[in-house]
Amino acid sequence: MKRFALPKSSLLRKSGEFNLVYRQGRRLRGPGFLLVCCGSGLPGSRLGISVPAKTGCAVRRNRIKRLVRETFRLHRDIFPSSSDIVFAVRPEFTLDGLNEVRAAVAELTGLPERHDAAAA
RNA sequence: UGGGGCGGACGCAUGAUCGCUCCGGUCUUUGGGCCGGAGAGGAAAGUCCGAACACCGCAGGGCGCGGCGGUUCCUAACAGGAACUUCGGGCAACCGGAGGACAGUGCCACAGAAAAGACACCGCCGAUGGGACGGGCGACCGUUCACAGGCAAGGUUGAAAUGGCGAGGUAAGAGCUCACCGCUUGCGUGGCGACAGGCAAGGCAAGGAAAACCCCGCUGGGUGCAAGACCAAAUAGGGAAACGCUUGAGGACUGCCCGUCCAAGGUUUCCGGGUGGGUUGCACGAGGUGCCGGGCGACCGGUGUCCCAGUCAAAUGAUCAUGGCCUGCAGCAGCAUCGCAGGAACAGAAUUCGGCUUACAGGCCGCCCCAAUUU
RNA sequence: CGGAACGUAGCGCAGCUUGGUAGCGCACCUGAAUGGGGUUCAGGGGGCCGGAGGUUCAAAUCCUCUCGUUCCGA
Repeated sequence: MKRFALPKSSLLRKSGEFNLVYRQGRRLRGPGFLLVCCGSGLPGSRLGISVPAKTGCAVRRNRIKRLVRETFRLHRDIFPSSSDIVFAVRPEFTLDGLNEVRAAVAELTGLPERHDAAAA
C-alpha cells in the first residue's frame, strides 16, 4: 500500500453516510469552515467534503474540494484517526493555498505534524 | 506611420515527484500490484431557439393560444447561415433595419382652431350680393362698413398639421394651370424572385404606431435522460392485465368543443409498490480531418484516414525547477541585457448534436478602408 | 440537470393589463399640544422603478440581452 494514496474507498460518497456523521459527529469550528468528526471503527479515516452552491462558481467550488482533498491525502496525521470526517465549507471561506488549509486544520485538531509527511 | 472595418487561429511550454478516473496487456494470495495509453472549452456557461432519442392508452377534426416575417437558396431542423434587394448611418472599408395602417376596432397625454372621411382662433379678401355716405336727370360710378359670403397664403401649438419648390393666375386664394421632384394607376422590358429602370396617363387621394388588438403567409401534440428499460435484496399495507355485465359521476388525450379512450362496482388471471442501490440509456456521431470535384457563397458529393473525457457528494489535481510573456522598481540621455518584486483572463463536461447570446488578461495572422509622409 | 416566479423610498407592498401625474402604510424630519415623554393633529423630505440596449414623440409599463434572489421536481 502506497503511503499517500487516496482511493475512492477513503472518501464518503453516500448521502446516508453524510447524514450519519452530521447526526452523531463532534463539531469543530474553523475559519470559514466546519469539521464534523465521528468515530467509525474502521482502520482508516474517511473524508467527505461539502461545498454549498453559495460559495461561488463551479471552478471555485472544485478548487476548494481539490485543496481539501490534497491536504487530507498528504497530511493524514493531522486529522482524527479511525473516523469519518466531513469538511463543511461555508460561503465565507477565504483560505487559498495548501499551507493555509493545513495550518488551519492542524490548529483546530491540535494533532502534531509528522516531519516526513511535511517534507514530501 | 497613425486611426478604423471585417475575418481566422491561439489562449502558457518543458521536466521531476506525489495523486485521481477509464481502457488494454500481464502477474496474482482475487484485496490488488506492475507496464503502456487516454483524460475539459471556445465559450464546456446562460438555457434563448432548433433537432435527435424516449415515454405519455399511439395524439384525428374544428376553435383558441404561441412562434416566425424583404427575396432566393443552404440545412435533419431553426428565431441560424449565404448571396442578393431596398431604406437608414458612416468620407470610406463596412454596419444596422425589413409583410400589411384604403379588412376592421382602438390609441396619439399636455398644448393647439384643428390629431385624422380635416378645421377656421388670429388672419387675408370682400370680386358677387347687401347696408351707409357722396356724385350723376338717369343708366351707373366712387368711397366706406365687414352683414351675407369667399379663402387657407402667412402666424400660433406640437414629436407629428392633409404633397414640396418656383412661376403663372386671382378680389384674396387654391394642382386652379404649368415645369421639375414626389405620389397613384396602366403598359411593356430585365430578373426564379424581392425589385430595378423606361414610357404614358391621372391630377393630389396620402400622418404615426402592428416590440396595441389584429389581418395575411408559414409553422408548433405534451413531457422531458430526474425521459425510459432491466436486475437483485427486502417486505404485504396494495398494484397490474383481461372481460365490457351494471353505472355514465370523475379523469386522460390539448386550454375548449366534437370524437376517442380511461374509469367506479363485479368476475377471472398475474405480481408487484415505497425507500435506497446496481446495470443500461451513455458516447461511432446530421463526427473530426487531408485530398479531389461542383457552387459567387453558405454548403454539397466522392475518396482516404482517425477514434477523440465518460464522472454520479461528480475524476482531469498539488508541489518544485527551468524557460518564455506582461507590469512595477532600480539602472540608463534613450533602448537592449542583467537584478529584485509581483501578475497571468473568462471559466469546469453531466443524454447527445446544430445554432444564438453573454463573459474573456494577453499577444498572433490575413484581407480591406481613410489620413499623413516618402518615391 | 430540468421547470417556474419575483426585483419600485430605510422596510413591507400598489401602479404594468389598456405606455404620458410614480402612490399607500410603517419609519424619518419640522411645527402644534405637554412641566417632559408617548399618543394625537398639521406640514415636509427622500426614488434616476436591479442593469444595458431597442420600439415609440414619450417606457416603471412593450421587446431583447444580462445580473441577483426565491420556490418546485428523483
